[in-house]
Amino acid sequence: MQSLLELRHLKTLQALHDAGSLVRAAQLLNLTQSALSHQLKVLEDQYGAALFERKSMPLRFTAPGERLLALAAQVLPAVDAAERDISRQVQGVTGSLRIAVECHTCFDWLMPAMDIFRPRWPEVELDIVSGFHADPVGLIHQKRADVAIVSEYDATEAVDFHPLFQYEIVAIVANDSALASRSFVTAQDFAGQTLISYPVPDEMLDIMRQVLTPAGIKPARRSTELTVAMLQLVASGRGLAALPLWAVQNYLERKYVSAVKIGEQGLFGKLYATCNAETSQRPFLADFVSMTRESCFLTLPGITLL
Amino acid sequence: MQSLLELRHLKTLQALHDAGSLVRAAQLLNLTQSALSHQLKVLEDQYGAALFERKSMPLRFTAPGERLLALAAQVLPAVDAAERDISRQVQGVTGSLRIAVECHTCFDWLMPAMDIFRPRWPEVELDIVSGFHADPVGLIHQKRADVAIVSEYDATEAVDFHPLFQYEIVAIVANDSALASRSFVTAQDFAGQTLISYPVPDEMLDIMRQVLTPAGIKPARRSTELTVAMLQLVASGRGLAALPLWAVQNYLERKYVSAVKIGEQGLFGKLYATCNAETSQRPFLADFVSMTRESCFLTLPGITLL
DNA sequence: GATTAACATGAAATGAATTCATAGATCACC
DNA sequence: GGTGATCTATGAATTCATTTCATGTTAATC
Repeated sequence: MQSLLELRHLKTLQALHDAGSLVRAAQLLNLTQSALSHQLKVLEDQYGAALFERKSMPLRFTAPGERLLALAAQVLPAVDAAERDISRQVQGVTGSLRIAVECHTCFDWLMPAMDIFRPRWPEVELDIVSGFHADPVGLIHQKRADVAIVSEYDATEAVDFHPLFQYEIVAIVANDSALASRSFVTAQDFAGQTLISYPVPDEMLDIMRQVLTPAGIKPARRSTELTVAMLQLVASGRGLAALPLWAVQNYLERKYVSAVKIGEQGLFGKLYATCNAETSQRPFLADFVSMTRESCFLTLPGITLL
Repeated sequence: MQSLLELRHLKTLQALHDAGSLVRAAQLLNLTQSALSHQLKVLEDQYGAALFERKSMPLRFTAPGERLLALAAQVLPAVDAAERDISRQVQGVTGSLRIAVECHTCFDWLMPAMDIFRPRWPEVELDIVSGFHADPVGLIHQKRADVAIVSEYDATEAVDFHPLFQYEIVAIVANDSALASRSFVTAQDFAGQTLISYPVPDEMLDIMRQVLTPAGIKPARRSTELTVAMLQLVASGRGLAALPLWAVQNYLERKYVSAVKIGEQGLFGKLYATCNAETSQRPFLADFVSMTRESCFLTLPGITLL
């Protein structure tokens, strides 16, 4: 009759709370839904009570569930903090995390992630390498950045890749556009149109790299730095855009513009954090990566962890 | 590279700290010394640092070891408290714990144990059933007590037995006695002597029940309630006593009296907590038993958990 | 009523923790 | 300087628990 509660269970409970469903919690924890279901069953047997209501959306916890959740909220950060302290004691953490970014929308999730990171590793100098660089990996080699957020996995590069997440890129069209009612658009649909985009080179846009350039289509480009401005242009019929679904979800719900899948399978953008081998070793790098994945998964709608 | 630290590890570390050695910690946790050794090795590999110094008496922890210990001290009581709260939420804990005792020395460890218990289960009425009763189990059946501390396991009784611990009972003799230098004494050595004991019936004294009565020896008895008084009588040559080793350790170290093993194998007293099936179910009963075992193991020198 | 999404469940497989058996190390005591 | 006692480490075997896989069930949606 002794307690078989482990930190694992508390992590599961907290993930369930944060993620809102077993399926999503399982993704967060890199486990299967089945594993979590079994885990919770064991706990519920142990305490002789249900921990949460299965069929309620949003998820609701019972009193014992809430109590364990409170325990998790108290214990897990303490465990985290202790492990960071030990990293410091053992390795003496010093260093910097200068992040190079190649995509504009990245800022939307990078800022919150950095805000979480800062208090966790106060001794690490945290920075964004400003400006948009055609070759962020080059910045790492030049020691001008410690990490780069990139959208292509390239095994030939002499750097480590840490997968972050994947998101769908959708075509944004005016509500009254002929394309708005299509189930998906193809490269041909972009021919003769104006592509509204961020002011970056072709090869840094997934829509160009993955779809239009391979099809030999080179639409006119019009660019702006602000996502809202792009949507405004689309809404007023000046062209069409291709943006991460998570970045425009709000506007879609308000029916400001319409989104259409790109290609029959959809178009997906992937993000990786790259750094050199030395940086990979540092405990704060692993923490940065896992923390970013987690915070993105919880805040960006519709993304999938890689 | 994700954390594999579990509550189990924290419990081990804390037990190691409390018990002072792997061997003793293992007894506390109902595991083998080997299990703990493996556990700690895994942790040390994970953090890349030793957690404690192996060959130091008293045990010394390294900085990372201390940090984990601090974490354990923060986390484990919180987990405990949460699980008690859940017991309350699920079962609605009410009840009483009236403890019947048949041995005098029991008070020495029962009081501290009760002091630990009280704040953990404030809603449980805690009491000692006063007076010494020839048949403590009878008190349970009469519902005048909830638990009895007894020294014999009797499978024929319709009650549950929860093993507590075992201790050696030694013969206490005057320093200048002829017996003082013997490696052990036998029943014959008691013949013609005065046995100094607590004022209880023969069958409640282990020395009578297990050694003298079977050998047909019935020495003169002289009794007192106080252990010190017994020792004073022995020291002044009025007879000899048989007492738990842990109860007289202090006096032996000061060479006030001498102790001799009883029989070639030594004489051992065992203690059990008995209660009826209903009481066994209550969460606070299990807690009382495990907490008592732990506190006794840590404070009484030379005892073994059953 | 078909389809999708979420959770449950039993059996198989995987993986990890524990024990067993034993060796090395240290300490105390003749 | 053995000799025994006590403690810890370690590799292999075992046992045990967790996870996955495959599938079933249910509820919600169009």
